[in-house]
Amino acid sequence: MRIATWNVNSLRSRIDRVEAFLERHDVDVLALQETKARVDQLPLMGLQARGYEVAAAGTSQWNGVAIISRVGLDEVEVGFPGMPGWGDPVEPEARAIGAVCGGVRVWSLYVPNGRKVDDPHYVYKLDWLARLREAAGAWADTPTALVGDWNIAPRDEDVFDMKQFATSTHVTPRERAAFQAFLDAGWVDVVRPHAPGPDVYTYWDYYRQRYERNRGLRIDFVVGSPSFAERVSGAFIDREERAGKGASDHAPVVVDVD
DNA sequence: ATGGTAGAGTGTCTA
Repeated sequence: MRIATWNVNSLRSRIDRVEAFLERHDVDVLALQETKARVDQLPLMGLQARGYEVAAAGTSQWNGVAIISRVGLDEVEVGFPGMPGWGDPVEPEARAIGAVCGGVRVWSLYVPNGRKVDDPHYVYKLDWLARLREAAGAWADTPTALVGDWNIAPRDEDVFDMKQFATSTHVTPRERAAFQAFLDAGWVDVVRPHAPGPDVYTYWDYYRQRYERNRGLRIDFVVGSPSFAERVSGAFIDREERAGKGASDHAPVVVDVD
């Protein structure tokens, strides 16, 4: 079974690329972030014609998550138990969706960006991650993958230039500790062993031709429970998908599970 | 400090 995650930055504007990606890599389950579409706006026809089911949550403009699967889409949950909101009643629904696909529980996650270190959204991000880790304790003994845009670059090697991030979010000790807490609890970054680098970036800002100059970040991850991780036979980052006109600013990450 | 690009949708907001 092949599982992928992709911050697509608008599903409607990139549906042709999504369908081509699914076919090109023979993907069974695709977790999407930043879909920027209400459920009633989803472009479903081409996906359904290819045999996929879709579960989604989100608004027309911000955030939004979805799971596309052709190996079953069961026990769909919008939001995880204890997930904090941000005042807007829609917000909790736009950052996490889970489902059982082919016997594996997949969570498509869009971790809060944090904006600035002195912004309330930064505290919200840390709180959100702490609550996710608490909830993840209940899933750790089953084959589970926490996939998506974590908005954290856990190591210096995941950043094109640490000096440029001296005062930025995504690399602060508290964010990195929040990510490390999952690893300490037995969760596994299942992609890194199969992507030896140095090209491990998954995101390149649209500004300043960052992709063309390969000045990116690694912030998209597949984090597996132990029983998921031991079944992973391969993984790669589809950096070519970031190339050319009409690309998302993130590349898809693909994992094979036996 | 600011700006640069892209996507939502026409006002800016978010990343």
